[in-house]
Amino acid sequence: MTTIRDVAKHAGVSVTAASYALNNTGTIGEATRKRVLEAAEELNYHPNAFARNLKKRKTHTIGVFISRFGGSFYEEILEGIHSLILDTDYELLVCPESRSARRILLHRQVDGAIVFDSKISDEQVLKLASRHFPIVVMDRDLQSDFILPLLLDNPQGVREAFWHLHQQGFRKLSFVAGAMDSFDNAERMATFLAEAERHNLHVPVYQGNFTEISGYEIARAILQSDDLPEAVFCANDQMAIGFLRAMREHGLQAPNHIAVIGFDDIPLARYMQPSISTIGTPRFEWGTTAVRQLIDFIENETPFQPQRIPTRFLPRESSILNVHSQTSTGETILGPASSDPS
Amino acid sequence: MTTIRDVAKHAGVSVTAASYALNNTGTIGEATRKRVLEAAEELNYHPNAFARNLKKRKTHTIGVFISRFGGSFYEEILEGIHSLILDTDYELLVCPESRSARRILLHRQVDGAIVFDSKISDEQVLKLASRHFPIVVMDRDLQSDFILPLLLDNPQGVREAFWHLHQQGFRKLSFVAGAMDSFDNAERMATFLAEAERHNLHVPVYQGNFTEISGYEIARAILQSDDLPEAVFCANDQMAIGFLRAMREHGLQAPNHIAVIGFDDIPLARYMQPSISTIGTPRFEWGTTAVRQLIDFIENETPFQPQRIPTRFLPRESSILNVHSQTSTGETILGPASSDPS
DNA sequence: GTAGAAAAGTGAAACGTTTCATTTAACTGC
DNA sequence: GCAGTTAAATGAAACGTTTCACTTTTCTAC
Repeated sequence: MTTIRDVAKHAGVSVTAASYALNNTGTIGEATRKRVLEAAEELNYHPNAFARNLKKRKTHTIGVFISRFGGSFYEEILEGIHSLILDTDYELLVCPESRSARRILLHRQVDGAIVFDSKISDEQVLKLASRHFPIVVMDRDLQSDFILPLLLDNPQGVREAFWHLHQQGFRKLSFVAGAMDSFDNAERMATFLAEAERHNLHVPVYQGNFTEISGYEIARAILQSDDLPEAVFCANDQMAIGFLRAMREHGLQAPNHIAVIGFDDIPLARYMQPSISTIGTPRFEWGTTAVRQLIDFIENETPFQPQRIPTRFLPRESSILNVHSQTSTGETILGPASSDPS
Repeated sequence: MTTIRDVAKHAGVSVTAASYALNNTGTIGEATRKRVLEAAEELNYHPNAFARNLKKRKTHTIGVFISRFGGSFYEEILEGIHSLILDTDYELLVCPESRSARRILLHRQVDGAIVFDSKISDEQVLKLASRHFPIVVMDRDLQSDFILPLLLDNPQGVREAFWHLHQQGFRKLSFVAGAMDSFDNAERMATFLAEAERHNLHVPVYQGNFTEISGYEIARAILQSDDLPEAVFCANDQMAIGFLRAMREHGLQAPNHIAVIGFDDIPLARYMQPSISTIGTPRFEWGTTAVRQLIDFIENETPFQPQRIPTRFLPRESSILNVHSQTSTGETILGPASSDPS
């Protein structure tokens, strides 16, 4: 590995001069600057990032911490994050759950973090965040000047969905819940149950974990009984897909036998047969917003602006009665889009 | 930030002793070791990764370089990579295309790399690879002791698909190509055209770029003419989806009007209506294989074992004539699975 | 020509570790 | 109680940068 020392020697100049020339800092003559750059080129020199970061105490890197790559969910968020990063001179580092996540976070190998991994504890995040290490959290609500919670507006979408069901006359409702430690699941469930409560409806809750298979198994259990719900709300699309699969295997169809609604609007949702009613989230923009605010904070100490990411109910075939001739991607709007019609 | 110096002082011991204690190296008494660890705990000490890496010249990190997150394609590969990394004490760093990719690669911020990003040039890879920096490439074929090409066995799947079409009597075929700089596209196209050649068929090629929209637009162009092909082979699923969308808009159906085959078996393919015939690849295992060999090389200098990742044709509704009553996920096998029946 | 200011260039310290070469302390067996 | 060994602990150098404080050179205006 060739070092800056080699470059300096080759250009017949001091190490300092070489450093200034390479970084365009300090004060250096045009002639020598050229000479140094040529030497660097010739020797195929690339600065050692560790030495540099060690000295500068800045990495110019944003770290994104997610739990896993699968599930079609993070994909668009990551794309949004990536697209905005491309416009900056920051680097991006994505780290799935593991020892490494902890390490990288703790070691401050990044200048700021975006956290979307429930395996990282609240205490961890709170302890880490500081003026010099701002953190955006997308899956929890924490109070701190150095932490920006960017959360989905779950209540909005859930209320629209509830209203959609209620307006069509569905009264026997069930809720299929996702992972218990999930903020989003909690909020979706709380909202749905609260709405039901307001209409004096009792809603049984089935505990799943956001996976397709958990939705499938819950459905199997439910379908055993002869007292079927009229509609189920699943806390995410994966479970809705599993639920529908079980229904199909039992010879039942949505929405005729049971109406089904999911959450997230993953790509599959609109292509399934029947297409799945769900709640859409602007994930791409979610990602860009996170990066924008984070970099703004790092560069200019612009205070964080907490905001909710809007959600929107998308009625599709799986929950619309007597409308079987739609296109599979149709977005027919039945009710008003406002949140709380009562 | 608390440094090892603070820890040493707090434990009343030399810096060296602290380092030995923390790393479980050197020779250190059990009592002092305990004392140091307690001090570290108490001061909430975390070693500075840059200083450490600078000294050790090892990062214990594997870098994965992909072009982007979207497209459902990398997802499973990344999951495979991640799952295996979890079993090791290596860290994982995923880097989408950008300046950063180049930088991180050049700066050797990782101990080994997995490259799946055509924006990184062959020369770059060749120049970088060395005994101390092995590289797995998944999207090109390069010869070097320090480079492991792990490529799809495109010919296998394409031949099966061609045979499937031919056996059903399709003779007017078209090929929708992906990005020109793609190894996989080149190989898929070459194989398909060679097979056609052997049967004295001329196959028009339409140049796309792997995106859904390019498939859509090519289809629109083709559908203008009144001389439609009987079947089209798209170099990936995204383009097949676009192609089918255009067909639907023209009131045409696959396979009745035009049979359509894709490549990759992305999750959507089986759920589309009609389900899309495609060529499946074990992406998860592809990822694990890459990591396994890479770490094996790094740790034990185990020579790379080049191998082809098998592919398999999956006949579905979009290319099977007169079989309309299948389940949308059915995997009916029509022909023998062997590659070259002639 | 010269004083003073500006520009160009340099030496050395510092960043926080690890590790080599040494020293010091603690055991052995006799 | 001592020579010889082994175990425990240490000081200092090194990793490759950046940057502060300083020196040397070049320019400017009179």
